[in-house]
Amino acid sequence: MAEELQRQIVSGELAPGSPLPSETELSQDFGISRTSVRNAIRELKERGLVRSEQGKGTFVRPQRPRVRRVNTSRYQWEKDRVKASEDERRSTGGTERDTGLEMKELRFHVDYQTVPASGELADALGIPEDTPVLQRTYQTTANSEDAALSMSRSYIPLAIIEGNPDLLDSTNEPWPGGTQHQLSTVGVEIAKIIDEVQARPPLPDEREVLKIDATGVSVLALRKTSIDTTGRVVEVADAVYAGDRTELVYEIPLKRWKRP
Amino acid sequence: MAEELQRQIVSGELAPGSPLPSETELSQDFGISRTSVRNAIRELKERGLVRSEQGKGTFVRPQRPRVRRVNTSRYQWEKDRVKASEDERRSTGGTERDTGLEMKELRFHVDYQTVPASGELADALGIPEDTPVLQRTYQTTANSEDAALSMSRSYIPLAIIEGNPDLLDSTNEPWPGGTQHQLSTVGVEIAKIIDEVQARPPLPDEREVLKIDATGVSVLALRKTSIDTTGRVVEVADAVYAGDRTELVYEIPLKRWKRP
DNA sequence: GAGTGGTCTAGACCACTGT
DNA sequence: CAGTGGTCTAGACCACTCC
Repeated sequence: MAEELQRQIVSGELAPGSPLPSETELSQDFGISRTSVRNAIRELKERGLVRSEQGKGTFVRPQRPRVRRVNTSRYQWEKDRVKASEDERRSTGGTERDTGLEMKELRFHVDYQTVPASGELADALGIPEDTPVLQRTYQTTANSEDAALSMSRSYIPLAIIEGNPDLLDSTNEPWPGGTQHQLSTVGVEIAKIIDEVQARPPLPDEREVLKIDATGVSVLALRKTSIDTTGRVVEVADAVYAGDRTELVYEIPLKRWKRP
Repeated sequence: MAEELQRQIVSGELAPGSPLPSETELSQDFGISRTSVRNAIRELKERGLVRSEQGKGTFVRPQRPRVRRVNTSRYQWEKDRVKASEDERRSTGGTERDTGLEMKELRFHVDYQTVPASGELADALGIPEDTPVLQRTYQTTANSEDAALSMSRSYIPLAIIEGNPDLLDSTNEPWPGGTQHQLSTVGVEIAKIIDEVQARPPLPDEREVLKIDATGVSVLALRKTSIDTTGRVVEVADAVYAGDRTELVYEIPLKRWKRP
């Protein structure tokens, strides 16, 4: 039954967004038990083809287009923007650049906390365990959708930024110019960023915030490590994106061969 | 029941690799039906915690360490190697570099075919639809494991490489020095590589080859587009990695600010 | 209240594994 | 052969949605 329904979905016989027949109907049509119908539907969910809502029905999942995040040029763009005027910086942020949405169409949720660095994090930041770090938690949501575009958590050793109290105040968010500008106010210039990309099943809270309703859909987990011009790690950020709505892009220029 | 077993697994009470009690035992111990036991076990599979084998039992999944693929330096390394001696090129390949395994510990499976470019592929290559392209399918497997490390398919317009008949002969694989060296024999120098990374549920054949036994585990799908010094797309390659055993890494250097 | 999907039980047979 | 997980049936009750 899963095969047959999959055929109808990919061929377009069952349009995106349209409901499947109810489970009792399907069990009669195909002459199988409801348990088997549910197993088949579960397979379709795992393949990301359908979505069920209790009390309403099961629907063909419309494929939302993937947001392309071209991180190579994005990071350089963020750096270049540090030197722009405040007006210019205030007018647009990184997410708008990726999604093509305007700033007023986006909602941000921010939370600042000072916490001691756990072992793994301390390792990544190259600092002793339990050193205080500023932990900033972000959620970005498009007003037109109820699903968050991303969840991320950034960690910066407190020692690096305590010179500027504005950086410890979450009411200054969204900060015009982003993290690279924030760090520039305490004299930090980022020289290199390392992205580590993993795919894994979502945690329960990630599933909820990113509205990942289909089992089988993973998240893209990105750890971004920012290194300044002295080789010191100044920020570690963990971001999570819905795997079915995100594409990460990296452009890698190669050194030219010497001409003969 | 899923919660209780998860607790035992993460706490280490149930050691990695050890078997769970059988489904009938569990249903008696917890006083629930076997169907419910199976539902709970399915949840654990989705979270990647256990693996079932028919006729044998259900086991706590040992977490295999992730292979780090640092693509930024990998691509440059491959390019530099083109200029190395054949002996040197013959001695080691890219996969060995990533995994730390030696060449004799790896098995390759290669298949060459000439096919007309489909619409999407023709777009990506910037050529008219149905232009003939060389399609090369690779599977790399470590001898010590039965799961393939990666599956990939590379497409090169035939017109670019037909000048060197050796490039059309799959018995020359594994080619010492890899694709960048192959292309160099027909005068092509790669100037830029674009990686596009997605996470998605595995297709049935990918699930089998990569031995992705846990539902809920996605694959990392990488499209690599190679562009030569004239701005022409010379190769498009689609690679698929097991999401739970792979980490993709990109190092992005940023341009320095001008000194005052 | 009628209809939906979510959860559950009790029991059957099959395919596969090991001894 | 006994024991395992994989598949299946038939039926029950619950939580939720919508009219």
